[in-house]
Amino acid sequence: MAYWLMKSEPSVYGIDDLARDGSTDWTGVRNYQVRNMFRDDFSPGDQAFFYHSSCAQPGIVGLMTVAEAASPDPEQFDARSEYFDARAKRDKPVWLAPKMSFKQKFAGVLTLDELRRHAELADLAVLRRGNRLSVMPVTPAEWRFMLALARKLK
DNA sequence: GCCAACGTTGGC
DNA sequence: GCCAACGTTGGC
Repeated sequence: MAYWLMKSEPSVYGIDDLARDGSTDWTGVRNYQVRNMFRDDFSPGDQAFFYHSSCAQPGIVGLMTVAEAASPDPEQFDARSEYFDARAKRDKPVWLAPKMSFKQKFAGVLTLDELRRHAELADLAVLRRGNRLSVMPVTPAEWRFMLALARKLK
């Protein structure tokens, strides 16, 4: 089982949306590195941090699990979608989306500031300069440490 | 709204 | 296949 951190802008789709929906297809990813992670590394049962980006308080706001392995992202076929990709065909999809289920919303935000404060997280992918991927791996040790931080949130 | 970082595009 | 120009991300 693997651990992940997945970014989303709360103004587009935030933790409260996922809590309401119960589960969602993680659509709209148009980056090949992330596509390949979805394809090769995402398995049902994997756990993920839900990270709010491009907002007043960037940080981790809750937990999700991978409910279903990645399948073709339907928005790539929809000419009206902003995620439409003319190169994608039904029998030859380009983009994938895993199904994620809501697990938990934290009592507060485990902020980027707070994450940077801990030597244990020095190698955390999301803290590395210039890393703009919307999905990044988290090691088991990092996961445990960050969960402990999250439990202290008020 | 700025800008660093890096991915993508397209001319050659 | 190189690489400059352009686009996007996302914190600040």
